[in-house]
Amino acid sequence: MEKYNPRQIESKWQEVWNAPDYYRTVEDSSRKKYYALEMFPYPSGNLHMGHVRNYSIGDVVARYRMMAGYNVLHPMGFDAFGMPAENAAISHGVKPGDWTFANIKKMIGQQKAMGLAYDWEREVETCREDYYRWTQWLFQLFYKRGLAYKKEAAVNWCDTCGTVLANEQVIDGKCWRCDHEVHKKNLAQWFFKITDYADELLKDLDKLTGWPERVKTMQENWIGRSEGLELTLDVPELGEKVSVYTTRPDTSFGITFLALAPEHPLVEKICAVSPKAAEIHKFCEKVKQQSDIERTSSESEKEGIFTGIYCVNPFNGYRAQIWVTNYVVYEYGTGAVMGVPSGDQRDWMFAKKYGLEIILTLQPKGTTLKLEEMSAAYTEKEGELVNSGKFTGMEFHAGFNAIMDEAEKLGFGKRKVNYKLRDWLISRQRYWGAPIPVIYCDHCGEVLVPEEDLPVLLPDDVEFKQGALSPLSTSKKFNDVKCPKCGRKARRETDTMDTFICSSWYYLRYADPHNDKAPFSREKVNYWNPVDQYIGGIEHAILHLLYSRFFTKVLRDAGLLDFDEPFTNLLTQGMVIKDGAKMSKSLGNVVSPEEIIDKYGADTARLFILFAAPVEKDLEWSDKGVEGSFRFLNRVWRILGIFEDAVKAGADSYDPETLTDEEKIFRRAIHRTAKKVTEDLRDKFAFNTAISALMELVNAAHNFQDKEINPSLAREFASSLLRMLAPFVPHITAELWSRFFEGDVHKQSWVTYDESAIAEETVEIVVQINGKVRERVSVATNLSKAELEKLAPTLPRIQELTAGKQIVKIIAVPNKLVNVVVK
RNA sequence: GCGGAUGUGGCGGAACUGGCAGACGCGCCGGACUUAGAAUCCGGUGUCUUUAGGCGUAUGGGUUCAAAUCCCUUCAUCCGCACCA
Repeated sequence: MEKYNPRQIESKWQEVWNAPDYYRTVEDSSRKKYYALEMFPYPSGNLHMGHVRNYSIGDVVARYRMMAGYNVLHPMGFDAFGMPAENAAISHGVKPGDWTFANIKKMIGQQKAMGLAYDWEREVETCREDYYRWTQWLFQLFYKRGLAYKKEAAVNWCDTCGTVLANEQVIDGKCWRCDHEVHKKNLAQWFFKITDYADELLKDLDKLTGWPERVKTMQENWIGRSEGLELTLDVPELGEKVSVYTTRPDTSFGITFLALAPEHPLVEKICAVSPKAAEIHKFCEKVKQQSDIERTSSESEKEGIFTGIYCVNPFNGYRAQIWVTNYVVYEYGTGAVMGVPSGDQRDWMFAKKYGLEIILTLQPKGTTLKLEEMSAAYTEKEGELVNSGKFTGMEFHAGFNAIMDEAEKLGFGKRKVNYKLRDWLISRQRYWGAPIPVIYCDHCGEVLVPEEDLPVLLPDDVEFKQGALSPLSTSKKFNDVKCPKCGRKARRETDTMDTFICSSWYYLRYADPHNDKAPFSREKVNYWNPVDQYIGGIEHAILHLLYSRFFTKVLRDAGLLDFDEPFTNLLTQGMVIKDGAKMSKSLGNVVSPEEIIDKYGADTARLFILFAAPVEKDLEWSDKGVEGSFRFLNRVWRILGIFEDAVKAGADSYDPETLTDEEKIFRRAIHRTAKKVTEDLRDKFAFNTAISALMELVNAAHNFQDKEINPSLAREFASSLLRMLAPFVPHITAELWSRFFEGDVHKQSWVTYDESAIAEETVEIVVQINGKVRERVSVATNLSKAELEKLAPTLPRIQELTAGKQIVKIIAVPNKLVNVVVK
């Protein structure tokens, strides 16, 4: 056989797979479906190693399931709206659409060069009219369900770029493009009411048994549910009330001050009457000017200013000083916090710094805490209450509840659940996104664009200027609009939607990608979805994965689909690193997939990336390792070349009893490998060990390179090996299969194995003395415990070593070992 | 600071439910083929003393006939959260 020539055979087979119906997927209720999905990429124009890893994993999963008899949906598409296209427009004058479609074309070429088994007829591109029409339709669905609303909010603003930034584009408080600090600016913005689903999003994490614990913990922390008490205090001098939220109602009798965020409305009311108004304003301005990181870092020094005004603790009448501080977050709770220095470390430090009173309310049972001896707050949630009126002496839990009961009974408090999760800000002052389908009319107010007028198309008479706010506002065509209700002149919303909305439902569209009556049909989406196996990077642990869960629940409530969670199983793959660091242009450690595929072929690239590390761990790139994988494929090619005549002469079924002893051992290896590879693929995503098992099998075959081999055994070997390798290295296996067998390896059924072919008649047992291996014996498989115990002391070597010693006991584990314990 | 994960040869990594540590690959060493090299093939490769054994899974301890695996201590690295009241 000629030399292994990946370039030639890969392009040959890619052409075969490119036929429109080759990977076409059709609903079939008689078969079990399997939906394998990799997170679709942003079309940057270039595949990187992270993509290669992601798609290689997904392709193995999909191809394995196809061979195992499932009706597999394995689609690909592009998350095609977003800033880079607009930047290209600003700096090079190219139209964002032209830039994007050119990139998509290039990336599809690269994906096809990897030999991935996608049903390309289902491809979606979120920037196309037939897709974003439904993104807009879904926005309106949310709106009609009261889940989309507009309000003024403080958003991230970058002065240098003169534009709003998404949260995800603020990295460590700085703009991702120009590296300048971001600050807050108030603007009227659209939000999705994800907080309505906070509780279900949290609770249903329990249903996600196929998700990594890590991701679930991150979502749990992000949602940040807490239970506590909202307490209202009087501010007699102003005739006002102020509410605080606490998770430690048991410490309520220890309030000695009240801390306000500078943004809190009460600050202005105080300034209206306070002689210290100027000073307070100055302090507030100073704090507001600080960046988010400065303000929210727990390391920052706690500062505050006393307003001169007091509020009253309703439990005990204590007159607590009202302070404006830099450490209270306005957006969380009520933006005001009760200061209990004895029970909270921040309050303790604040009180110490400004000489505020400290009242002890809780101490460990049986001890008496003395304030003058304490160097920190007592924050444990156990002990007994002190200085707490009629609650004094109660144990923590009892006091905790009794105090909340009392507050509710007397009407100055209420039990409350709080979340850290905020509503999702979806407006973007950008061009390259789905326009928000809303019209503003002076008479009718906010009006939805009628459904029959969707999509609201992106106009092309737009000016792209750096720093210009909402490019859509520069389009004449776009803004010339009449109110759909009253017909009077109106104006359009000029913001577009966050691209995370587009990606929150694409996995549903794949089920029914060409539907022009609805985003998808209920039948199709209920057949294919939820996704059985979702694969992507950990960086989406919260954003995309949380948003998609939210979308699924809303669409379920709207009757569009019948399941609760979008992704049954989630695999978060590790990064591809080189020289211990993430590949990046600035570090100069980027390995280009194109070069690797060019030099060794896609099969080698896929094999290496799957073999070098377990899927969920980071993978250190190694050029030498790639060569090793290439070498292995050459070995496969060569050994099958040696067996060629035998394989062709062999029969598909034969009597294994006719084999020589050596051949029987080899046959056992084939079946053992089939079992191992099947388990690794089906249950564990342990591709690295599956591949190593296949390497062992090929090594075992080398025993026969210079001798005769039973042709039928050679045939069994070739058939099993090629089918097992097919999901990993699709081209070389397709080629070799076509030379030796009928049909297409990728349409064959997965290998089966014969447990009886794996079973051995004898097994080697380790004999230990006091836990140290001293002898090995070959015994009949499944020899009983009792027999083994009897056998061990009779072995000459054991007798020799135990001579003169007393055997205390013997422990036997069938098929494993015997341990003789002596004194 | 809080929470989580990880720690095994020169390197990437194996090891089911506690039962032979180091599979497989890389690298390295030796051999075959060759005028020579490349490629390929064969063998070796934790470590220390060499009949045989001692020591070894970050550290120190514990449980057990038996520990990489279970429990506790310390250390290191990585990740997430980070004034959330």
